[in-house]
Amino acid sequence: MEIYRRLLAAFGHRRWWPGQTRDEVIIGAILTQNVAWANVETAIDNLREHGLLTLKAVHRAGIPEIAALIRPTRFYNQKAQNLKQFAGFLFDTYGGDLDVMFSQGTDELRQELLAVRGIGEETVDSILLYAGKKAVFVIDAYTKRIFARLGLADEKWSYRAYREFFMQRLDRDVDLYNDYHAQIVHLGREYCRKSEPGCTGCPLNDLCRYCVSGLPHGRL
DNA sequence: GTCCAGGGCCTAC
DNA sequence: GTAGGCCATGGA
Repeated sequence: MEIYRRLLAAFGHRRWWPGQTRDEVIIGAILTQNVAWANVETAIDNLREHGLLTLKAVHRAGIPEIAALIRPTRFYNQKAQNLKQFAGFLFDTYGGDLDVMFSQGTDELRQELLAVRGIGEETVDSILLYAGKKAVFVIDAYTKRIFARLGLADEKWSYRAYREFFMQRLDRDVDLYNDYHAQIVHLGREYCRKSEPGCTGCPLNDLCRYCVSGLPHGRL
């Protein structure tokens, strides 16, 4: 919590997810896999302009049409298929009704969604937390990198190990999980990139191995 | 030109 | 269970 408090004090509430509707959150969660968010925004704008920013519209549209609009997000052919896979699951299983889907038990729903092609651990947790308001902690590349550099975890840990690390130490609070992950992503983008970390001004600088140990921007 | 960004799937060992 | 290849854009 000390870490979270520092991030909150430095950055303020992040007000995530960047998206208005649950459909948009889910679509964004799939599109953002291994790509810069700026590219996702372009794709989201394209989908909106063509009336395809709802799961219903995605369900009706063809893969080539979707793929053409989401090209900036890399892997666009796979992602177009994945979007349709999710929409197909939603309509086949829950009649296209997210309220019904999210009324299922969190653990069961998580397993169901993981079985959908293209929905992995981070994506399912993002959907559950940010679209479904379920208390699950989202782990991403920034989370692993930052907490490894802080010396509190190891980048080799599995997704599940990281998830348990956080969930065993934090209250089961949806709002906390929501903003903590958002803070981590912001910190990662601004100060903790894979190479050339912008340590100057990082609110965790004095706690971070990467910053204090001389690798490579240490202050000795 | 090089590096990298809010993964996931499949296959091989 | 895990390491490695694949997918394949755009900005710094």
